Amino acid sequence: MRFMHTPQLEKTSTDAAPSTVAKRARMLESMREQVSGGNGEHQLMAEMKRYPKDQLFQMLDKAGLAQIRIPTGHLLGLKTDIQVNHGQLRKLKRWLDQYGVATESERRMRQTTANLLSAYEVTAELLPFSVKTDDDEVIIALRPCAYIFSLPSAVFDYLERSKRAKTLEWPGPTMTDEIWLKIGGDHGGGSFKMAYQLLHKTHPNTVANTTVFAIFEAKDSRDNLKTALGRYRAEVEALQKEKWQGEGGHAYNLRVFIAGDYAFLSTIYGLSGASGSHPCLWCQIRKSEIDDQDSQRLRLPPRTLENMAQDYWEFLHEGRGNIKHAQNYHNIISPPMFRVSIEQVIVPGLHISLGIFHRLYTELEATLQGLDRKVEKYLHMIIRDGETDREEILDDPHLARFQAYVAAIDKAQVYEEQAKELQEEIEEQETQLAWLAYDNQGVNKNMHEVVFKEATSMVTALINRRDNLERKAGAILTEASLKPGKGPFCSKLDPVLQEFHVQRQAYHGKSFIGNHVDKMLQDKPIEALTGVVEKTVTEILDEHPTFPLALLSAAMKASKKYEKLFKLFGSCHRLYSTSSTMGEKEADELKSNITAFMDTYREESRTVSIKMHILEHHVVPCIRRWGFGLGFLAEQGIEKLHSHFNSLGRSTRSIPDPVARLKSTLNNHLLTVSPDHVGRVPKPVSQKKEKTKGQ
DNA sequence: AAGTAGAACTACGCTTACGT
DNA sequence: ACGTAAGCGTAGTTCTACTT
Repeated sequence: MRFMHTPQLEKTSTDAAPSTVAKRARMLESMREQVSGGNGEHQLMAEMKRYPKDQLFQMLDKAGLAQIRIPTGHLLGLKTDIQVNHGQLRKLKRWLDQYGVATESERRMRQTTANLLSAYEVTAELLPFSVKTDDDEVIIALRPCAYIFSLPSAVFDYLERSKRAKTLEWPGPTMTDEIWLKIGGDHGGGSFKMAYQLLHKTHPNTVANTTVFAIFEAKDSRDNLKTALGRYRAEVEALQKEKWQGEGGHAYNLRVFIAGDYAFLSTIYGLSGASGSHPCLWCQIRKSEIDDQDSQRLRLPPRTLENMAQDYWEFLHEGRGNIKHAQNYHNIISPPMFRVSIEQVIVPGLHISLGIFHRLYTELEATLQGLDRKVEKYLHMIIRDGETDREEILDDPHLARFQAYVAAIDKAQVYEEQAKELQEEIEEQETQLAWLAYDNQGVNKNMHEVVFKEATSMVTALINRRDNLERKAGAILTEASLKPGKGPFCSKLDPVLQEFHVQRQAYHGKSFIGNHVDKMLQDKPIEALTGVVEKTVTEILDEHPTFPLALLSAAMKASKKYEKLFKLFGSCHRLYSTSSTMGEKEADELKSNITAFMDTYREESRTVSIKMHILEHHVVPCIRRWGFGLGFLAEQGIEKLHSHFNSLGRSTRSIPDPVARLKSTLNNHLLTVSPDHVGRVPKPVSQKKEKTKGQ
């Protein structure tokens, strides 16, 4: 039992001076210490719990004790992930403040930013780039370029931070003693971006693991790349000689890979382009050898940095640097921008898939267009000859597309009739002319010549008129004839694409994007795409049994052929696009799949594109050499950057100075990809699509 | 067509608030 | 009274929407 002193109160705590209230608090504190037996904190918690929750929160609020504290650095994570700028964040902070959510200050956020980006030294300036004006003129203009000053220090910082964050991995047996770094570039969304990816990650190709180290707002032409990337030549060379101290002091060598689309790779290595006489970056094959399989040499000499340097030297000294002579020097017209061995240049698997799929698809389209034309010709014939009822044709859902054309046949027929009549007259006149020439042999020679000339010019005039009429008829028919892709066969393709949510791009020759090619190369979409041809042709033939059967067989043949080609290519695509390791067994399987596809493709003896050559000769060796699928090594990760930068650009849109704007955009990007990036916004939980089974 | 108000941006300095 | 952190204001600039 103890006695305690309790003062006689004169003022309540509400009215008393703060110092008095503080004194009373100290008194209670010491008492609590005693009562709790030395564990005041625990005791206070119990006391607080006696209050109703609402009241307790109200009290804490009044006391200025925030209920929620966002850990330092995490608001920055939010800022970079949802892409807002400091101004917008001020508003958010003020708003959060109302609800007692305490966050780090703007100042501290800026400090953290500076700390996270300390190794990068981001510079931005105007550089002279060649750009195209609206009138397609090439001019030199100053455009913003933002870049990291030192690539090696950025890479090593990334490695160190990853090591600390314990996110480094060694996914394959071929990379045990080395650090693999992929460097790639791509143009898109109005700017060219150059980025590196550390391959020792669970998902090396994600945007979060892709660090852009140079970005400029111009096309990726040879001179532009030289302007912007010239500074990295020595740095990439230095990088390959460096060693990095990993966990436990183990020293790793750095191996650099180069990735990008084929145009980029050609430019980087000084190749004159994909349409040159020696278009391949990995070997010295001639274009004629690609087209004509039989003339191909048994062993294609591979390109090396050495023979490319030799080619370039000869191009300069013997060829006098004249691009017209490039073909004599294996099309090497410029020194490589990075001294990275050719075998470390990764075959652009994504673009090969895009290119070959696009080619197969447009070929299918062209075949169907041919069928459409045949149907049109056939309709023309039977209508003109009155063999069929117009209404019957226009009632058919497939043939109704020819409505305008059928109408035009009538109009054209008027002119055709007139031309026919003229034709008869012409024939008559010509006979008379012959008689004239024969008959008047004895008469006055001059007189005869005048008459003959007159008759001749009359016939010529008639012929002209007839030709005019025929031309008019032809023009009317051509005008009304179906536009490419609108015929009964061709028009069926787009709905199939839509069914699988695949869209073709409005520009770039209506090409496809990677995900969509992936989707379309599955068995089901392929069958849907080619099956639609058979369906259409049988439906037409059911309604109109008089249609020539040749149409049926041609359509069926095309359908079967493309189903086979698509499926064969799909099996190749799926194999080489994998992002996991690939052993000899998988490589062998891929090899035989590619051979099967190419053999089938060659059956029709069409020209073989450079992309097909690369597929045939360089995909498998590249996979064997490094032990991974192209999904791991190749360029798809770089492609994803553009949309990321688009959304990043939104928050810096209103920075007036384009240079400062680009710099800020790059900084924001570097923040999002920093291995120390905390407080991320979680990925949305993907909604499982409700399966309608059992209904 | 020209002019104008207002909003937006970053980076940095200045004022205020708070704790000791 | 002092030091530090937080948060606000502003320079200098451009863009947009609206008015004259």
